[in-house]
Amino acid sequence: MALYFNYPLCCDNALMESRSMAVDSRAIVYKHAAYGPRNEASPLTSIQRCSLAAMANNWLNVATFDHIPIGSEIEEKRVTKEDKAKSAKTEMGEVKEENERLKKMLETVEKDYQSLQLRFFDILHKDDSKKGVVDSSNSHDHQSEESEFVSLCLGRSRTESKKGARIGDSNKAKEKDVGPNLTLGLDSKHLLAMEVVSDFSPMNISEEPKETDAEGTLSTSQSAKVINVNEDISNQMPAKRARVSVRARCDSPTMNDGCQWRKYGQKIAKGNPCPRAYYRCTVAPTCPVRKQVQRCSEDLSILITTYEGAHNHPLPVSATAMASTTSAAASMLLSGSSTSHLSSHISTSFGNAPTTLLNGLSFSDQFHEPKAKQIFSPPNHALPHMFSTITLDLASSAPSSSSTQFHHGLPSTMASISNPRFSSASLSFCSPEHNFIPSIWAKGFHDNGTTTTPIKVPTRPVIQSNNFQQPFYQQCTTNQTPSREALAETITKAISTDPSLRSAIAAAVSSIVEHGSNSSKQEVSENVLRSGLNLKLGEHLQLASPNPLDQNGKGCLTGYFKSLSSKSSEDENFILLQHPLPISYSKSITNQINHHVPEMNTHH
DNA sequence: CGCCTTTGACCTGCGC
DNA sequence: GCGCAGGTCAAAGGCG
Repeated sequence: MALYFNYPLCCDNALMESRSMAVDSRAIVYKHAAYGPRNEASPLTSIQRCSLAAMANNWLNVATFDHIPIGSEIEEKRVTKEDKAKSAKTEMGEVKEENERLKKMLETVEKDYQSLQLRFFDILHKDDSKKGVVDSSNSHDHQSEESEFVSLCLGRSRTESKKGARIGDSNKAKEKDVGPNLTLGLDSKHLLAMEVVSDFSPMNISEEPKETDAEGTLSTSQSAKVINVNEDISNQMPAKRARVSVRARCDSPTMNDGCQWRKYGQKIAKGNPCPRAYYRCTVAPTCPVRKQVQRCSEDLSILITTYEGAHNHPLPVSATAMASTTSAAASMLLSGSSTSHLSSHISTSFGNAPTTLLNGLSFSDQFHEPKAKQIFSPPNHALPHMFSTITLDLASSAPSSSSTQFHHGLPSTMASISNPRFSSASLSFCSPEHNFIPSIWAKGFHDNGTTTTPIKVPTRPVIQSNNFQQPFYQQCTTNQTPSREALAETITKAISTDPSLRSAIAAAVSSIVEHGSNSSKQEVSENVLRSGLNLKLGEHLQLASPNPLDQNGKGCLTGYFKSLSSKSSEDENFILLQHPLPISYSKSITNQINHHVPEMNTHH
């Protein structure tokens, strides 16, 4: 979308600036060259000499008049110098023309930028008005449901919106959100790709050469340029970082997440008698990942682990589950946060279906839902930094009002996202089992000695992400029943354009497929294909292979997403995503999915 | 001996 | 400016 519209401008500004600087510096070089011994094989290119012509011309003239003609040889030299001066003047004219072209181009880009900005605000205003209509209508039509299911407002807390952060409310808000740097929160998305999702972010960042053609024109690679500039800006901007807090039952001091940690501190935090321990990842000496571990004061059997940062090293296999899951969760958090500016309410996405995604992670806005109490407050309420915290609640067995209905009365575990400054949402591992614990974390988790019961895969293959939230929202708001094809098309489009969504889906699919390999491939195949993911993806799958699981037990789905990922950009986060939390499944998923998919088409 | 944990001191940001 | 709270540092000690 037009969210990056500022970057071409920035890019061109930078380009112009660098050009002028280059001219200055080269002029100095040329100046010295004019006084020094003339080197016919000048390392400067013709264009460079052309750029220097204007300034060098004076120097040449001075040199010319200072010369005292002695003999024909000197006269000859003088003639050649005059010729060179003429050619330099000619080149100077060319440079002027080029400058004029660049100026015009800059003006064009500025105009485009302004028009896009206007369109952007128009869209925002429209969304706001639509949101109001839908909210009011929903409040009448689905009052009971509304009390239980609230709109998605990823990344935007009520407090934040209360503070008048609504874009368009005032020019000040505009400036804040889409000011000169035009962050729009989108940089956080890319930041996420570098910080949270990418395990090799340091190697990826700014490694790619910036694409600028020699003429300085906006080439067809503009988009790539935009992304690169975006990365640069992201690097310069204060980082809005994601924290993923995992809440799970665990008797051991820390959760065995596969990584090596070194404890570097311990504190008694206010409001919790249990000390909070600070750990640093020691797999790599430069790894920035840290985690905080603290027991829940209300239930000492619950361990709250908060992860922060992204590993900059390959992870042990045993650590990939947690890493990828937290990455995906953080990805959703930040991407949702970033786009919440655009679509602050996606309450009716997929009709009445809950907004469930990624292994059944279900988002809801705790602040918009009175009944959805925040069952866990992440350790840091007064974070001095720009953190958004998403909490994956793997321990709570309290049936959330927001999830019971959608999960057919099955108890669910809840999670919440909390940061008074930035984001607020809830995340639910919808599990029919109490105390849903990923099997890979079983060590140190289950103290009851019982074997891990098969955990059913989350019920809803509903996928929500930035790009198609709005289309769905719009469809819903216009009271049009989106056809299956429309849904599929929208999803496919979103998947192909949104890396974070791909990551999320890929993580979910990987999880399903990976565990499916342990059981009947046929069964997994059915489950996957019957899930909502095969709306359009199934076509691709069938093209690639009749069986999505014919590749080492791992389906083409992941391959599909990988191909998607590699198609769009090289630095997408998907490739680096490891398999997420392994979640075993049972046949019930098929029924649940089948139960759900029609809902998607019939509701609204 | 090296790695890790412990723990008090220190730093920083925020609210009053 | 001051106090508070969160987060980090680093010396000291424990453990294999």
